[in-house]
Amino acid sequence: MPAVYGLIDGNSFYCSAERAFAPILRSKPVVVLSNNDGCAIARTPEAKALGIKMGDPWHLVRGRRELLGVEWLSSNYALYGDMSRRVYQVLAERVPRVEPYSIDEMFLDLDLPVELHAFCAELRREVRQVAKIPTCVGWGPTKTIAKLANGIAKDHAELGGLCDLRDPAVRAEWYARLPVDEVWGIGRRTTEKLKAGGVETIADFLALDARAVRDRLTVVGARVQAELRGVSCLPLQMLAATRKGLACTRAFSRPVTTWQDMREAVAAYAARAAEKLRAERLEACHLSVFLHTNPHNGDPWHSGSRAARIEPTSDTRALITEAVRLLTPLWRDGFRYAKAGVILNDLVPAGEQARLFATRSPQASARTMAVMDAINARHGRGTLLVASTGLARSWATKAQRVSPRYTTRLEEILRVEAF
DNA sequence: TCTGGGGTCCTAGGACCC
DNA sequence: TCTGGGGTCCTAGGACCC
Repeated sequence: MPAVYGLIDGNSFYCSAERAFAPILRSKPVVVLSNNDGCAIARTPEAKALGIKMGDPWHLVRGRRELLGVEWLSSNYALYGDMSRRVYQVLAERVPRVEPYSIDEMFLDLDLPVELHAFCAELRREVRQVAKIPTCVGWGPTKTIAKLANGIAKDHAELGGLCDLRDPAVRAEWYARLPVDEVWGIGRRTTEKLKAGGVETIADFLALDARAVRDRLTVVGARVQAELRGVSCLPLQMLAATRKGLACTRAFSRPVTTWQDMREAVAAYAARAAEKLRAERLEACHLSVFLHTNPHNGDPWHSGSRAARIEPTSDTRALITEAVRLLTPLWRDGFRYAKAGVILNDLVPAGEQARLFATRSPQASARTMAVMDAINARHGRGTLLVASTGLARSWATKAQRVSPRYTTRLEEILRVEAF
């Protein structure tokens, strides 16, 4: 276990990634919207200052007069993924152990024989210069403390983007000031429980008896408390764990009211999920589907889900067949469906499962899928489709303002600037 | 018109087994 | 006397995260 954990994260990451390629955005408030251009999921400080909250439904707030000058963009995950890898590369060259935690956050082993304040300041400069992403860095004896320190650095501009919480006395001061819900792992529900017990600050939470915390908040709460005390419970995980499941779920751009549209949508989600599966050389042994109407607008509510164990596969046709089979009994005429999805679980490495009773030839399937993936990789996703996914796609999600595909040129651009 | 998508971990309870 | 006990697998649901 490292004696010092660091957490570096990109400020307003999606917005910063957009700004890296569109200098005109640098002087304006910017928001990036979720799929379907639904709600705000990233905001620059200027946009936050105008009162735009995380998760604000954009169609409800965009009309406000003070927001007319706000630039909004549909999300472009391919771009953000590339920017994230670039940040990782910069860090990995300077820090021996880096754990990517999310698209915009990486844990660092900062157990290094250097003066950490100067070292982290230099890390920020280099990430900013090479990857064009502004960041903050926090560090301390555990991951939970590093995460807290990072949040403090973000909220207190006077700290210059850096916060060191190694010193217990310094920690104690912040603990007494900060509400308990600032802690990583303490969410809305737990905060409610704690408040009911008179706990307001992190210091209050730390003062609780460890056994009582374990009883009321399970091992999860107990671990958070130990971490805040400086007892490390969460190791640095350099190797990305093999994923447990994978999903493709979407809200429709308009209500789906016909079985044909629903079947095509779910077939398309199954096809997308199959692509993800093959890209990671995995097969799924369990598939579930769900659908539901809109919970927000007063439409009559109906929801359903169904799951089944399947023969391990990543074949688009097999997964579509199974998804549609499970979907069929869930469908009810007369409802306005808002969302559906396909979820794959029990993922195993491709080809490793014994197929004593296999009903189709894995080799033939793999060949067909490889051809399909190669054509789609070369000519763009969706060039070659399975017919049941529908060609009209009237239910497809909305993304009105996606930034251009900078990423195909990204490596060149960055290489030039790195020199 | 219009309110995201994709993950992880933990716990409880039922079925089944010896 | 004692009206089991413990293991595994599965599923659903809760809570949290970005």
